[in-house]
Amino acid sequence: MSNATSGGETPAISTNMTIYINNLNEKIKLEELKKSLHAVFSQFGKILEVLAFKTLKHKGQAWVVFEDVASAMEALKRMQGFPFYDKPMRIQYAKTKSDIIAKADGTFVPRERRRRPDDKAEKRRREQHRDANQAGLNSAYGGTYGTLPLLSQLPYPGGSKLPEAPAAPNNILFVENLPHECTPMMLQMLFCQYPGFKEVRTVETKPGIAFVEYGDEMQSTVSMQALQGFKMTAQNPMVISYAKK
DNA sequence: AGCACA
Repeated sequence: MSNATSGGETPAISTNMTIYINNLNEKIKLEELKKSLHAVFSQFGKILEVLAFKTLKHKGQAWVVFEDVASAMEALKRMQGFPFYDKPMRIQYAKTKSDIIAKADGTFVPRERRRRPDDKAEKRRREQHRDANQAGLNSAYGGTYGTLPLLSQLPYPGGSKLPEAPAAPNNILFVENLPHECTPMMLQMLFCQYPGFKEVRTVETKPGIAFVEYGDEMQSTVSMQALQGFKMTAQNPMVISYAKK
C-alpha cells in the first residue's frame, strides 16, 4: 500500500547511519548514559560511536553512530519510545552525517568554528520577530526530517502499566509474569545465553517472579532487551525490569 | 525544547 499520509505531516524522514535521541534523563551521568545507550543499541549492529554532551543546548540528547543505515533504521523503529531511565526515548535520524562517518568516507572537512555573524552562508535565523524584510523563505532547503510518528506508546509486553518509578539500570533483572510451572532451570536456559550471566534466583513464596543477575548493567540490559516479552506460554509474556536495590 | 563531533 502506498503510505496513507492524508495531507498533513508527511514524515519523509531521511535516513542516516546516526540516530539522534532526545528526551533522555538528564540526571544520568554522561559516561553511564553513553555506556547504557551502547548496551541497548548494540543489538542492532556495530556502533562506531556514542556521543552526548552536557551543555545546556545538548543535555538530554545523544547520538548513536552505527556502521550502516540498516542498523540505524532498525534501532529507530524498535527502540522508539522505549522507557530508558524512566523516560521514553525519542529517536530520529541525525540531521547531518557524523564526523566519524565523514572521516571514513573521505568527505570530512574540518569545520572552522563558524562564528561569523556577517556570513550570509549560514545566516539562518528563525523568524523571531516578523521581519517584513524579504521573506526569504523559499521552499528549498529540506525541512524534511519530520517529527516522529506517534509511537511513544509502546506498552510493556506484559500489557500492564508502567511501574511508577522503575529502578535505574543495574546488573540485576526483575522478571515478572512467569508461569507458575516455570523452574529456575528453565529460566537459566534462557538467560544464560547472554554474556555476563551469573545466576537466577526465584522466590519460593512468590511464584511468577525471578531475579537474574549479570556481571554488570550493560550485560543485564542486553539480556533484558533480548528477552523482554518472551513468552514461555502464550499467556505469559515476560515483563523484565531492573531490580530495585 | 534543544542536532554534535569538545
